[in-house]
Amino acid sequence: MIDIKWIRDNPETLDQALATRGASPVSKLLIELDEARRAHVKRLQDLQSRRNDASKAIGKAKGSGDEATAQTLIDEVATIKSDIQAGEAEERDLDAKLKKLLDGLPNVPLDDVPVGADEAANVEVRRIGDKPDFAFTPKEHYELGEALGLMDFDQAAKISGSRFNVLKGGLARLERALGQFMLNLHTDEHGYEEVQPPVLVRNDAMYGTSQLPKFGDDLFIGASMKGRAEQTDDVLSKHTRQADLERLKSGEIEVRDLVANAFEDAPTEEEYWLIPTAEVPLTNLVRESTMPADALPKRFSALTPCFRSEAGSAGRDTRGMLRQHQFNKVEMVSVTDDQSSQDELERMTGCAEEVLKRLGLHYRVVLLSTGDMGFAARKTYDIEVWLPGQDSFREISSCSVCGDFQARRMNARYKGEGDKQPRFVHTLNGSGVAVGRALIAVMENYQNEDGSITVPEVLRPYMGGVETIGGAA
RNA sequence: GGAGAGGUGGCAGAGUGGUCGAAUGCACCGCACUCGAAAUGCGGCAUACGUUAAUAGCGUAUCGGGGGUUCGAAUCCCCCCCUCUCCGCCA
Repeated sequence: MIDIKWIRDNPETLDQALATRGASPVSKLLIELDEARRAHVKRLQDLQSRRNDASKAIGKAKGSGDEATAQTLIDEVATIKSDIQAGEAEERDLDAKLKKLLDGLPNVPLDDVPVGADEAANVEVRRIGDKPDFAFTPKEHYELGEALGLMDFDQAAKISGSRFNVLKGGLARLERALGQFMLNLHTDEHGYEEVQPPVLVRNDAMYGTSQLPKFGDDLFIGASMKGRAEQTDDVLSKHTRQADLERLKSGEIEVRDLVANAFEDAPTEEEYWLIPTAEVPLTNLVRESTMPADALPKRFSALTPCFRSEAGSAGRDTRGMLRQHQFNKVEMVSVTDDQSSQDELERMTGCAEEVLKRLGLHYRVVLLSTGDMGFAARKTYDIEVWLPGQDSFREISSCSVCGDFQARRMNARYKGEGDKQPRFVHTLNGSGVAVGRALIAVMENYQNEDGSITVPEVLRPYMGGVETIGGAA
């Protein structure tokens, strides 16, 4: 959420920022709407003020037994009443319109973010390590996994459909080892507090980190605490359109049209959602609170499953487990004051990089361009790991600073010693790192000619000392 | 799933239609008293929005959230959310 007051003062800056993200200018419309809203609020408040004065006078008059004066005043206020009610309705309407527009605005990129339409404008910042040398042609992770009999997409498809996988034996354990290793690193050495958050969250939490309202349809799987039948019942009883009942009788529409319309009208406010990333529950830990400045920075880390519908990526990365509906990820979230967030982004990216360094994986850090960044981000580093089987770099982590964008939506603030007014915190999130993709990276980089996989040194304590998965048995 | 209780300022806790944005106590801040402190006394102490140079004044709204009744709602009505207790079920 961008501050409307800031927009009033910086309309050109906003429109320029939107342009870099490929969006049309809206500042003129926003400011007009805001001015109309404020003018309306002023009028309404004047009316309310008059009503309040009169009502108090009525109380006084009645108290002193002066019924005639009271009645005169009552008649006077009665005429104001309908104006106020209409005015309140209009205020709600104007508020909703403005909020809807503001909710749709992405964050303003920082000045040092490269301007560009898409990933072609991204800038490689650094490259760490070297591509491993293979005396043979390295295989892709799913070839290795399936040959080992420890990765089964057919079974997963029978149970859950496409974009799921089943890991077994050594690979299942390797995946678990990776998650444990990462979480331990961040909690033991990087100062993050370990958290086990809910993975099913409310609408408000999704709004706070700005997955909603804009990206609900495309990205996330919704859930309801109610059974399907009860839910349908509920929607139909509350939201069936009266006109549809008539049209149904006359055969103009069918039952399914009526149902579809009812669902269209039903609000989704109190739905539950499966998190697409632990960023959502971790960031929302500070929602609706004001904390002392010396409590900052707060750093949280969690290992959770993540759920994504991948609605917009049909046909991409369909083979293997690179892009799944469900995967595990270690997430880092930092909450800082308004001065430290940019430094914190560098620090956080370093924490994610440390995971790959210790795993001995080759990677590069990329600064995303304005057109490639996420909605809430002001600046984002992607970390791309080298996958020899694919012969390419693939994203394994994404670290973003969001400024006060999410804090405004969550109403998360802090107050310094001398501050009279609380300020919004700054929030950051980053993967540290995606566990499923780390498994792919380890498999492909540590593969041997016989199809076995050497376990990286740092993971062996988590593997019961196992040094190799599969192969020479 | 069944039955019940409850959500009021940082905390505790009054307030069932009219000068209530809200008694009182605690906490906190300032001042007085004191060599200093404690105790005591006096005063102050919510948030958001609008207006404004102002985090000054003024106005409006806010007693879990939203709607309604009324000239007037913390108080009455409706819907929703949350918390707690007991029983049942369950990892």
